[in-house]
Amino acid sequence: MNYTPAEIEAKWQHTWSETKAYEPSNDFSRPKKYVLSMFPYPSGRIHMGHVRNYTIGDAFARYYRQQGFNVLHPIGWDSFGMPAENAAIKHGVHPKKWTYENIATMRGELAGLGLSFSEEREFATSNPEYTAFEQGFIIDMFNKGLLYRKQGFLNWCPHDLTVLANEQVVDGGCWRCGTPIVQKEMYQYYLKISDYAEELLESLKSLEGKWPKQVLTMQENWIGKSYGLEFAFKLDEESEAKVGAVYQSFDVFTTRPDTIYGVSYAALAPEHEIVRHMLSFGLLDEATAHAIKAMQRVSARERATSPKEGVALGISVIHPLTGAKVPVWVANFVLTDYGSGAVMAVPAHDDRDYEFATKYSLPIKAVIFPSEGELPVGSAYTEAGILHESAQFSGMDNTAAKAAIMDHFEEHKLGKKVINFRLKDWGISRQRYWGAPIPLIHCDTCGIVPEDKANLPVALPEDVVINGEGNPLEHHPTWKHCTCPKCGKPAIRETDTMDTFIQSSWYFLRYTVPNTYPEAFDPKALDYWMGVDHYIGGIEHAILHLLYARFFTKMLRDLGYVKSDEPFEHLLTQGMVLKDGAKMSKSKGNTVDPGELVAKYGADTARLFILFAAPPTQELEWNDSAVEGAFRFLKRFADRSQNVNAADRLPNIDHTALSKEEKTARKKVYEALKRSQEVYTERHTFNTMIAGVMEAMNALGEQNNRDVWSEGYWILLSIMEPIVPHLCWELSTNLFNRKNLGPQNVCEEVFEVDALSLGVSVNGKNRATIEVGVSESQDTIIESAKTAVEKWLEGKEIVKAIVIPGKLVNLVIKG
RNA sequence: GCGGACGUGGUGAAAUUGGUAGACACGCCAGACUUAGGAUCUGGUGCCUCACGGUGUGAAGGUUCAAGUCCUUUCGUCCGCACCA
Repeated sequence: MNYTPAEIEAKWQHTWSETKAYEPSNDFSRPKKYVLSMFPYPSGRIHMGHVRNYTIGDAFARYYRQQGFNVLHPIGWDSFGMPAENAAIKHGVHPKKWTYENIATMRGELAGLGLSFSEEREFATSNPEYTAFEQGFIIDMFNKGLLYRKQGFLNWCPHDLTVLANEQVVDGGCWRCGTPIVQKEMYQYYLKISDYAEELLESLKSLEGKWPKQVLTMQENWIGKSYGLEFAFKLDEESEAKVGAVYQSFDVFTTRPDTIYGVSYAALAPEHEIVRHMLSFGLLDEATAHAIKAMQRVSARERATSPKEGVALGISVIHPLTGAKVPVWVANFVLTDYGSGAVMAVPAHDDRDYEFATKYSLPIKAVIFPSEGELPVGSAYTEAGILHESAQFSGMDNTAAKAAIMDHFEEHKLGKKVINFRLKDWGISRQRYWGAPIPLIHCDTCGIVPEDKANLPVALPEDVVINGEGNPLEHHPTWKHCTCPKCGKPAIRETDTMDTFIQSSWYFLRYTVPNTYPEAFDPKALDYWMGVDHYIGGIEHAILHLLYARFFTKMLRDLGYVKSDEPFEHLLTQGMVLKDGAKMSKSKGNTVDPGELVAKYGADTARLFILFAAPPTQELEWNDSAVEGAFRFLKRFADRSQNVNAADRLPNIDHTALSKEEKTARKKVYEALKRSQEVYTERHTFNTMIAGVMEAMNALGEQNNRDVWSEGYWILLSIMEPIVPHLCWELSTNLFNRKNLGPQNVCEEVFEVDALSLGVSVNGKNRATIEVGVSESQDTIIESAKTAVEKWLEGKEIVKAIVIPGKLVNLVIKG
């Protein structure tokens, strides 16, 4: 048969679409699989990363369909975001037009790959209905106190003129444009992800073995739970008088209460409220004030790499246990937004405190000593040890002391055990046009009031000026003027839009109904389809998207929309596609255009290559001649189908009557089938599965029994259909009326052999191979092994002979 | 600094529980058919050696009849977090 991919692929893609072959069924009594590849941002054209992502997902979806599952395999568009606005600034094209044209282009490109997506469930997150549902959730969250507004120091990108979440700051720069972030104090809205920190951490355990370990660890570290003691340092009388009696104390947090008798100073962040108070009331001398202001101007990121510096505030606090006076300093290494922005400093047992104390000649008092050996000289001792000079706790092991000291604080109401998280609330305000408006209204009388749900969506105006200066919604002449839903007086709409990560935090829930469904969800459909059985996407989403999506699922559960605790059952993180050892990118000029590849070889070749070149989780190095090789295999596969007898069923084969080559061919075919079953369900190493099919093809070529060929194609077409669907549908239709595209049984008789090949090794080194009958006795096997390796045994004594049935014989010799 | 992943031919990679290392493919070499081939088919291909044979999974030790696989130490690469008290 002549292999003409362009013709075959167009034909089948048309048929699949016409017959709605890939729409999920509404029969919820059937077993289901929800297979989802992360949806794309409509940037313009698809790239190889997309091809890999969607090919992997499609393989799962098609496999489960063959196995009789009701499969949901949707696609959509993460279509709000900055590039649309940037295009508007640069080329004057409206973000909406730009976005929807890109979607049309990319939809066509994906269709050309023969991906088995549901068409009735496709949507773009910038569609007004989607915005309406989302704004409904946001209002619920606001009413429940999960969304709040506060002023704070925020990551501000001076290039994109917007706020970024901590998760979106990469190496101190904007995750999109790389511009260094500056700190800016302003109002914005936050989602209380910190309320869910404990659960987000705890339920990571339920994902063990189903999500890559690396992702679980990254999320765990990001959430960053730590146990410790929180207590108040009281200002002494003189200091209290100095700050005008406005403050009597400040809180500190420590994970090392065992070192508390070694405290020699306390340190405040430059932004600490006491520091700010003293600055604004002129309670500090000029040099000190100047030094603190200089520290405040340095971004958090820069501080992390700057040398430690600080300045004494001229006030003191009282040590809660010893009553000693402890000087208070301002230090650039104290983080404003972790704990209370203040620490107790124990230079003898903390590296940072040590460095600082050394620089400013502050006392260093060791209170924990190693049980063996000496304290180190010239550095802090941070290991375990025995307490000294620590009142009643002296002599205790430091772990025991930690607990005892915390108990002591609690008993005497001096402080309490607390848990601190690194995870901060999620700031969701963006000063952009092309996003979902935050559905809140500012009323002079009523304060912040949510929009009436009946008025949703709060849609974007289309007539806007987008020139890169400020927020277009803010500058629109009429849009922001409205009436207060509560009191009816004139009011102002919030002009900030939501972080686009909000849209991707729940899109997978919306897919559970067709895109025309009038409500956000159908509870029955949601229960049936969730969670996503296989979620496939890039490792770059290990924290951002995957953490937010988990958070949203839990929030929507608590708001009564969803029953799931976790959205994604199994996560597969695909590796990057590289060329010349580097990630494909336009700026490096090392891209391969999927469109050209499909035009030259067809979608099946592209899909086969991308799954064969490496396991999905590994990086994939592009190789043009290996693509050629994939194409040649498909040509051969098409061509040799002429050895098959067309039929509606598997041929009956008398295995015992077959030649050795025929038997081997059958065995290879069923080995490939066995492997494919493991690969789809457990290992996901499509490369080894394809290798198995190639081996089977090679073995079939060694014989010319048409029944063996027919059986081989029946099975191999079924295995390969998820990988190279067009060719497999073409051949299966012509040869087997497609009766072969379904679950396959392994024919066990082909694995029954009458002779085994055993390796013979001497002292563990492989020396020869022998053929033995299956029922041969151990002694006989050892005898033939000895004969086979005679020359290595000469003059030696055999101490031991080990027979591993079906594998090898090892002779242990001496002398 | 902390955490994670990984190191196997010229290349991408196999080897699921310790059991014949390098399957499958790319590349390369030789041959066949061809006016021609970057098409197709056949054979070969870890390294050293004419060969017998030796040697080989980053390195060094160890456990074992047997180690790519387990343990210890070490080197290197990549990724994430990074003054989190």
